Amino acid sequence: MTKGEDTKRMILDIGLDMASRLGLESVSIGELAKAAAMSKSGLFAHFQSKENLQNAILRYAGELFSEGVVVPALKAEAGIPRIRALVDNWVRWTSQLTGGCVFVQASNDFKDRPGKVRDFLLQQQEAWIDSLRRIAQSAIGAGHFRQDMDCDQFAFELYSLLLGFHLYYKLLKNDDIQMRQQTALETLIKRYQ
Amino acid sequence: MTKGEDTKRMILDIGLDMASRLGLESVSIGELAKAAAMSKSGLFAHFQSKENLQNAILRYAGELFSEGVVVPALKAEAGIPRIRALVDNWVRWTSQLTGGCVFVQASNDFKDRPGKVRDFLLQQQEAWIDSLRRIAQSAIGAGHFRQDMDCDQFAFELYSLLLGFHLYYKLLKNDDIQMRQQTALETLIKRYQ
DNA sequence: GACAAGAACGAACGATCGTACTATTTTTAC
DNA sequence: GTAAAAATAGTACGATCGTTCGTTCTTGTC
Repeated sequence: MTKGEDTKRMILDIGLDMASRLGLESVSIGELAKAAAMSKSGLFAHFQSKENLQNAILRYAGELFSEGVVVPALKAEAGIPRIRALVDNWVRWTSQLTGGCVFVQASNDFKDRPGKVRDFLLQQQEAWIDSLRRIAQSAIGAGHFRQDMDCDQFAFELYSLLLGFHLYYKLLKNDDIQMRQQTALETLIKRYQ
Repeated sequence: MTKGEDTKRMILDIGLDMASRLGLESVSIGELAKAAAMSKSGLFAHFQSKENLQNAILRYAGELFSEGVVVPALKAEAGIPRIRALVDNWVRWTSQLTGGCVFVQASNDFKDRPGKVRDFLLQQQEAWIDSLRRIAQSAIGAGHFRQDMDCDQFAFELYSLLLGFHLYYKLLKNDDIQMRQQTALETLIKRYQ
């Protein structure tokens, strides 16, 4: 890995952390440069524009998310175990971020800001929901879920749970919520068996 | 109502709309003044600081929320009808905002920004969750829900549904989601009967 | 070790940020 | 209708915003 790519990754690491705490829109180039201990112009040269920086942070987060949440879940046995793994991974991913989940965060920030950032976010969210849907589909295949179940409905209800967990955990600092979410998840799974 | 209070309300109306679209943190005094067709300093004089302005917007939103969502639901018959009314009102409240729900929005924005704004937000969210809990409690009283149910769990699951609805509706512009939410709500209610 | 390419820097740009002052205008009360 | 009070405007401040430019330093190649 060349020097430039190395620096870029370091910037994205710090940028992702800032974004998870303050929101993607609040990651200013000046502050980010300060945190990365380099000059504004030096940092800027890596991205050419603020919008590119925001996009790069989201893409970087997307890679980490895929590596840390989706891909490892696919290694679990298809069906209910895979669903549990996915949720566990998502919770772990969310917990290890200093602030909140960048995608949840940025989805709120950019829902009414047209541009490449929102486009990418939308695509990312659709892909995530599609993962949920497919994981339900594979649970049907494994004989764990009813043949006639509504996978979209399942995806919506599961994602809702995660969003609820996120708010309780990140804003309200409610430590019991992991158990409540677990309870709700088990009920959700049972309902579709 | 005096002239000053009149202007203040007009400012808050516009500010709330901006906050629901761009996020509370992105409501700048300059832009807000432009939208309200008055001078920056003239507007500023009403609030003395940006933090006060943010607080005022949230308090204003809180009043509208209370008037438009919570209070009218309490007029509905205790128990399941009241729960349905609350959800209907919440959905209507969310739909009529240009952007998203300011509280959902700002909860993400301010979760890691200590200060009066976050304090108020926290208090507001606790109060909302408490409303959900109490509405479940009254459903027990009305004989609609099981005596031994966990009201906190119910509140969490219901709020999660609303958050899921919010994301699907506001970011993904998914129009079918109202039906899915309705379906999930009915299942949720049945589970606690 | 010379040389080209890549990476980082420093200074400056116009714009906007939140805030502080002092006028000026408008509203309210007698 | 006039005087006090309240509301709005105007101007300016230091700081920071995203961005541009030319220069310097670092890196890898022959």
